Amino acid sequence: MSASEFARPAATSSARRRRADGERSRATILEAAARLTTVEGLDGLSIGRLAEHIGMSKSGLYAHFGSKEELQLATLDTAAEIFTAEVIRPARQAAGALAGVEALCDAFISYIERKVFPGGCFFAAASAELDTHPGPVKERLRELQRIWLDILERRIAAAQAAGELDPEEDPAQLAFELNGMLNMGNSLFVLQGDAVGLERARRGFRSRLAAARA
Amino acid sequence: MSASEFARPAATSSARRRRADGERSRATILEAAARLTTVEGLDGLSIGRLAEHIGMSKSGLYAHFGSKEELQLATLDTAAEIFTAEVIRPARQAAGALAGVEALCDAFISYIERKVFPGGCFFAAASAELDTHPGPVKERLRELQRIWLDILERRIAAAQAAGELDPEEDPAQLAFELNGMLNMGNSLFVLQGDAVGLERARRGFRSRLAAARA
DNA sequence: CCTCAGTTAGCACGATCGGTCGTTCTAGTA
DNA sequence: TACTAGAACGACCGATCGTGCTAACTGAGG
Repeated sequence: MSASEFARPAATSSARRRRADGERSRATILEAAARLTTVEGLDGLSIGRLAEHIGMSKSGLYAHFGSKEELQLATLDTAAEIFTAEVIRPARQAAGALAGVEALCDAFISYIERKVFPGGCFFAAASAELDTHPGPVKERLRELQRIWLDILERRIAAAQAAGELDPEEDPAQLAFELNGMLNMGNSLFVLQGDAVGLERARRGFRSRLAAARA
Repeated sequence: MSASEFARPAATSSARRRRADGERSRATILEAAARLTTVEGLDGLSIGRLAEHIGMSKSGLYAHFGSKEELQLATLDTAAEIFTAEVIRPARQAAGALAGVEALCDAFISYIERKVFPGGCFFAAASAELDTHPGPVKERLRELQRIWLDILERRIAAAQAAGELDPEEDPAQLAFELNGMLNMGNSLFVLQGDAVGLERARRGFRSRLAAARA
C-alpha cells in the first residue's frame, strides 16, 4: 500500500491553515503548472508566465509557495496524482493478473494518445530534464520512477504467481523492457508527431507478453 | 550513403572564410557546448556560462554564431559527429550482418557507460527537451532521430537478407524495440545512477535478437 | 610589408528571471 | 460585529538572459 501508492500520502500534512479559496487557487495553479511543465520544462516554466496563464499576479501566485523549488515539488506530486488517476487507477479493474499488466500498458498508451499532458508523458519529460540537476526535485522524481517500475514489477510477479506468466522471467527485467517500449512510443509520438509510434509500442508489449506466457 | 550518414555532409558549405585560429575556437566552443548541453539543456545552457567555461568573452564567442539558434544547430551537428565517431563508426567493423546490429547496440551502451556526454545520451536529452519547441532545431533533431532509427533498421534488414534473422520480423518494429531498451538503459543509468540499467539493456536486446534469429 | 577580413573583447541595451516588499481585501471565527 | 490571518495585488530589487555596437588586435594573401 505505502510504496505501491504513486501519489503522495498527503499534502505534507501541513500544519499550515488554508482558506477554501486559497486551496482552490493552489489546485488551479498546480494543475496548470503540471500541464505547462511538459511543454516548457520544469525550469523553463517561469512563475511570471504561469501566473499570466492562470490570470493571476506573479506575487499572488508565488505566495502559495516559498520558492520555485517548492512549486516544482508540488507540481511533481500533482502530476503524480494525475498519472494515478489516468493510468494506474483505470488499470486496477482488470480481470486477472496478466490482464492487469496489459491494462497498465494500454492505459499508459491511452494516456499519451489522449494528450493528458500536452507535451507527452510528464515523467519522461521531467526525468530527462532533471536527471542532471541534483537536488530534492530530482530525488523525488527518481523515487517516482522507482515506484512506477515497482508497480509494473509487482503486477508481473502476481501474474507469475497466478501461473499466467513464465516463472523463469525476471520481473524487473520484463518491467524494464515493457517500460522501454512505452517510453519509446511516447518519444516517437511527441517528437515525430506520428501515431505509428504508439502502435509499435502496443504491438511491442503485446508480443513481449505473449512470449512470456506460461 | 546520403541518408545513412548521421553527421551533416559539410558545415553548411560556408562561403564564409575562416582563419585557422577561429576554426579552432569554433571547434572548442562546439565540443564544450555539446557536452554541457546534456547537463544544462539546450535552452538552459547560456552563452555567458558557456563562454566562461571556455575561458572566452561572451561577445567573442557569440561572434562565431549569429544567434543562439545557430549555435544550437551547430551544437546538434557536433553532437552528431561525436555520436558517429563513438557509436556508428566503431560498429562498422563487425563481422557479419547480425553481428553488426549487436555491435551497434553494444557500442551505444558503451557510449553511455563511458559517459561520452556527461548527461547521458545527447539525443535522448535534447529530444525530450525540444519535442515541444517547434522550430528548425526541433526539425533537425527529428531528422537525426529518424536517421539513427533508419541505420538500425537497415542493418536489421541486411541481417534478414543474409539469412541471419527471421524474415518475418518487421525491421522497423525491431529497431523500435531495440532502441526502446537502449534509451531505457540510458534513462535508468542517468536518473538512478545505477549501472544495472545498462546491464538490463544489454540482456534485453540480446535476448530479443536471439528470439529473432532465423 | 601592407592590408584587410576574421577574431576577440568591452560595454551597454531591453527584457525577463526568481524573489521581496508593503498594502488591500476578504473568508472564517468567536 | 469585530478581529485575525490568509489571499492577492502592484511595485520593485539585483541578477542574468540574448543580442547588438564598436574598437583593438592579428593571421594570412597580395
